[in-house]
Amino acid sequence: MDWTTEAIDALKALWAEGHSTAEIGRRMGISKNAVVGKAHRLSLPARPSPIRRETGTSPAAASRPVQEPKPAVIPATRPSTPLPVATLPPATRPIAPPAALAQPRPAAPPPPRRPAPVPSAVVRPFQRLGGRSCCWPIGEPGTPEFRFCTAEAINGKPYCPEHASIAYVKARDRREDAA
DNA sequence: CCCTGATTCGC
DNA sequence: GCGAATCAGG
Repeated sequence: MDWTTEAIDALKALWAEGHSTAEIGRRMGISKNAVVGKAHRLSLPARPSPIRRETGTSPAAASRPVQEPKPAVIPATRPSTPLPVATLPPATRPIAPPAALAQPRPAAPPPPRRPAPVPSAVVRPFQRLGGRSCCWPIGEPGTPEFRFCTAEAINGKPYCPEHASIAYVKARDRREDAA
């Protein structure tokens, strides 16, 4: 693989859009290993990995015959349904809260309904049909002010047009690889 | 067995 | 630096 700046740019773009490594590989005509390898080298933001491969946990593991045995099971650190990174300021260029944010419907802290002893989570369940609201987080999670954009999401996208425009960085127009 | 992504390690 | 091999989880 010839990692030109173009290629790297494309990789970053696709990565930011939340494609799977295999998909990116397919799209770029390279293997997923190449993709993940390069992404790793570029220190691209890792997306939720299915595995928890800790390396060098135990000091006694100085010698690594093949790979680490299977020590203990650490308490899952990564929520299967990634919460919205509400800290991202839609100011400059929040690369994109991609599919990670798109998937879950992270329960909007309900309006000033009533101070019921509700665990402050999952109050408004899913309301997909007919009103897919924008997933763009507003405010600090955990605060009463936290909510999601109420605009209607683009069909097929988790964000309203406004937020989609800042959520998705237009990938460079790569026509050379147009199959 | 399919998928996923991460790390390792020979090159 | 590269990426196949391998690992590991769903």
